Order: sequence, then structure tokens, then C-alpha cells
Amino acid sequence: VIVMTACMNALVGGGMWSQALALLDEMRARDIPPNERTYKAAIQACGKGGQWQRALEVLSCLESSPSGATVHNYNSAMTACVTGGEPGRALDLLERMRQRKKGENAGPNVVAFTGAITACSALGMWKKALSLLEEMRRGGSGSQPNLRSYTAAIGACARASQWEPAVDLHETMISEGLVPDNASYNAVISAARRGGQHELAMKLMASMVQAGLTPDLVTVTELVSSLSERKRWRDADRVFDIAVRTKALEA
RNA sequence: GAGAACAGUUCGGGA
Repeated sequence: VIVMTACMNALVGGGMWSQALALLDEMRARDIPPNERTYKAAIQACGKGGQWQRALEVLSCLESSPSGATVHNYNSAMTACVTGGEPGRALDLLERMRQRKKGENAGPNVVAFTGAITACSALGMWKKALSLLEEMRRGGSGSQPNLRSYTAAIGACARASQWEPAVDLHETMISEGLVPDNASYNAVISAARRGGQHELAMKLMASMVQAGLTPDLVTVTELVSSLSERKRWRDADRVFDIAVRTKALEA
């Protein structure tokens, strides 16, 4: 068991999740009973590979194991559901974690909530994303939402072309003392683009530069597509100027 | 010490 599990860990670390799962199958075929560590490696493999069915199966093995499933284990299973194209099941898992709280294991943490917000994003449920974020702000995850949580929520608004709430979140986040980074800026800019607010998108890029950040490839593609949709070629030139000046594309 | 792990932003390509 130890050798097999060690191999699985190595495979997962190297991004070879399918081989790791193959080892789990082999253990079963050979009647080598997996232990908790084996399942932990397996569920991580499922997370990376988006193998949600197997993730849920492994999760229930962990749940019934003596030490029980950890918050991390649930989070890996949630990742598997989202990347496996079953985001609704990730939301189910969040509920399951909440039930578990009563049993005095830890409830969902910041990572779990953020994962659930990402699931909402994939489902187009931006209102639910906002309400999950609200719940976090009220202390529901045991700590306050961090930069990634806000970015995920902004991303959910962006996907639904809801630029106004996205901008609100961006501002709230700043007033909470969080410092926006490239990913969070790119998320609001995306919301502006999808909401047809190209002027706003340009302003956001400018404030990004003012804040000392270097726009990246994502920022530039975001703006260029926003501007070209409206054939604002002059503005697109300005964006390229800024991109060159800030060395945006040199990373 | 078999082992320290999980979450966020654009577009495109490949199986």
C-alpha cells in the first residue's frame, strides 16, 4: 500500500492524474486495500482530471474512514466537479459540508466558498455567487473573503455580463483593504467588456497602471476584443501604446 | 517524514 500510494503521489505531482487513478484500480484488482492516504492522493488526481464521478466515490470512502474526510478532500472533489463540467454538483458538495458542520467537523472554509462561487460562475448564477460572498462577509466561512473570493465573484458577474455589480465588488474589495492584482483587474475589465462598456474597460486599465501594476496578456486581449467589437481602432492603438510602455507583453 | 496538500481573471489551439 505504501509503495503504491507513494507512486500515486508522485504521479499526481507530475500532473499524471490518469495514471494515478489507474494505480488505484490496480490496487483494487490485486486486493490491496487502499488507506486514507491512498484516497487522499486519488481525490487530488480526480480534482486535476475533472473526474467527478470517481471523486465522489472516493470521497464517500473517505467519509466513512476512521479519520473522516477533511475540508481539503471536499475541496478537491468540488474542483473535480467544476472542471468535469458538473458545477451543480460542486454546489451540492458545499451543502454537504454545511450539514457536516453540525457533526462538529469543520464546515466549509474560504476555499470551499470560493470554489462554490466559481461553480456559480459556470452556471451563470451570478446572484447566487453574490449571496455566497455576502454570507462570507457575515463570517459564514470562518474568515473574511480574500482577493481570490472577490475575483471569483467578479468573474461570475462578468460571465453574466453584469458589469455594475462587478464594479461594486471591485470597490468594496478595495474599501475592505484588499489590494487588487492583475487577476482581479482583469476580471472587472472582462465584466466591462461583456457589458459593452469599453470606456470603462479603458479607465480600469489606466487605473491598473496607476496602481503600479503591469497589464498582462489577458488584460490586452480583453481590451482589444472589447474595442474591436466596436471598431474603436484609435483606442486600440492607445492600448497598444500603453502595453508597450508598461512592457505588458514582455513577461 | 510514503506525504503538506485545495480555490480566482481573457482568448485560442490540440486529443
